Amino acid sequence: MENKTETTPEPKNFVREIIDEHIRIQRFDKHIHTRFPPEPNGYLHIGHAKSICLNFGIARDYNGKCNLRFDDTNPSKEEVEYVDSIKEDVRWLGFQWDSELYASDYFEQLYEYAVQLIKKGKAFVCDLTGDEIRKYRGTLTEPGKESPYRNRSVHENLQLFQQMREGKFPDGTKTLRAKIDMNSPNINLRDPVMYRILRATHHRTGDAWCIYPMYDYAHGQSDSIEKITHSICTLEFEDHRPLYEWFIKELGIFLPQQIEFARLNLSYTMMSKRRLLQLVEEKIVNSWDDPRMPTISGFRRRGYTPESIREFAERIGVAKRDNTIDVALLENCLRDDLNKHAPRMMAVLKPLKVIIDNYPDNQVEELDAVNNPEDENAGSRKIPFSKTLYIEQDDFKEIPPPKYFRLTPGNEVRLRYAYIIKCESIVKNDRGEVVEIHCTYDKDTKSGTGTSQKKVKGTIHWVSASQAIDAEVRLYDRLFTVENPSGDDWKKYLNPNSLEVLTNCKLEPHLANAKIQERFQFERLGYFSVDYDSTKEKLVFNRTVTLKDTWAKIEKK
RNA sequence: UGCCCUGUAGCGUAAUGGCUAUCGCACUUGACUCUGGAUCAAGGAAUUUCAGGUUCGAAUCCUGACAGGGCAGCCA
Repeated sequence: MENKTETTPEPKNFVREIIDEHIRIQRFDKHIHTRFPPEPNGYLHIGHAKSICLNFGIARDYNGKCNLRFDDTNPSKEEVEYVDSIKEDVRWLGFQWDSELYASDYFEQLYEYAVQLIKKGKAFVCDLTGDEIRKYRGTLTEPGKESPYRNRSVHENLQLFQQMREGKFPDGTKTLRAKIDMNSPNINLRDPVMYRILRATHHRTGDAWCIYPMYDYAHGQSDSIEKITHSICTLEFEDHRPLYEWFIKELGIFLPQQIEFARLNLSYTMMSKRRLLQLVEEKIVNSWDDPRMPTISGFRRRGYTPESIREFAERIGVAKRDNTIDVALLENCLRDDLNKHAPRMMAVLKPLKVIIDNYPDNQVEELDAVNNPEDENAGSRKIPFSKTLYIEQDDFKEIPPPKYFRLTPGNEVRLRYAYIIKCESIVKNDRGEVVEIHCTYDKDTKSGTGTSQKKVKGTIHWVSASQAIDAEVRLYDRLFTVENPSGDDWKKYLNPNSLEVLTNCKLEPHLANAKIQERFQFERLGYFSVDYDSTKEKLVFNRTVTLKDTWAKIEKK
């Protein structure tokens, strides 16, 4: 776990205020103990990252502990693949849990607790079907009706519950229910189901059980068993808190404090786990870790740093009101981090050939290039310069728009770390497209020599043709075209141009040794990282994020 | 229409009854620049949802309205 420096003020939010107050009044005598409780039924997304940073961050700052507990009470949806990915993602974010636990670790204890509640007359076996339970529950505005099975004797309930466990009844034919209040205005208190009969192989307990506890019954007791002091969850569980506390109080066991906060919403992003699954299953994206996915593994593959995501989680704060964070804030956190740490390189994504007519035919110069102007220790490297180069197609315009500072016929521009060149003539193909530019260079303008006072407005990047290495570059854009892609027709907001694959990119030779996941800034273009698909023979880069582009903004106007 | 929660610049967020309502992102302008990047400087933007009340003093406390969100799985 990373260390907090003295210069970072502790983030203040209402959750920490509650904890501070609990410490002041000594509500919990020992340490602060939180937990991150994912259900292993999907991959973690950026919204989970908020929760992870909250829970682990509190444990870190209060010298407490944080468990990783899998809420694995529904074997029909859960898989080890998800367990593994979740662990990897939490670790990658930079956190280490104190204990790795599973709600299924407590199945026996939970069963015992249920027996206790039956003995107290607080739970009963119900024979109502799913449909009937729904009808008996009433509605938001009408009270419910008591189940006809509600008044079975303790003895009968004990026997039936044991038989449920033993597999005497088919799936769905009986439930164990808490006996609370069918008239409660809080629907969660209308005799909620505690156990259902479900024959499914559990990823950890196999076929040992055919009854499984419901979330409401399992979660609080799991917290209690682990002596979690602060059980932090999202807003939709607010109405469940009375039930959470009811079970624990009836059982007479340790009572944690549940605190609810507002989940993260991100603009141009969809966070529904179910729909994310759909994107993967319907092959709208390539995988859970497709760089367009808002999953942690997607961000990782795209080239995001864990530091930037942690910083993001801190900057967005924690509160109870619904919120939508501008995805630009996330990108800002990323650029902040990458700007300081990513080495700069030259890469031409859409090449246009430039020939320096007055440059000696077979000469190759090795020019000095700074690796990172933001980091003195990053040093410098040599890049080859020769008569034939590639520049970016966008960096030449035959008919320049206003305020265009790049190469145009008869005009000069600086080649980064090299010379000032002047466009003398252009060559077009049959279709009238510019395919080659002839220039002359001014040899007194070599970078770093200071022999010429000549100033030009524009500086462009380039790559020497004969030394350039080839690569594929994948350009990603937002997955959705609207800020809030919700509703049943959310798929019509998918961005058809969310991925553009460029196969003819030219990179400076230094990049030949780039390792998978390594991050670079391609000067003037953005930050790029090496994709998992990359090999020595065929380099593949992902565009993680563009640089801020003032020109693009001007162009739009 | 029952219960619960939430309303502070475009988006987030701070204020804990006391100066002119904080900070970040976004936006605008300027400086600088061999990345139209980074950096620096400046600026616009909030009658704190509304209406009453308590108080010398209210974003904050009270009452009422209005608006938004959540809840009727044998999902979590």
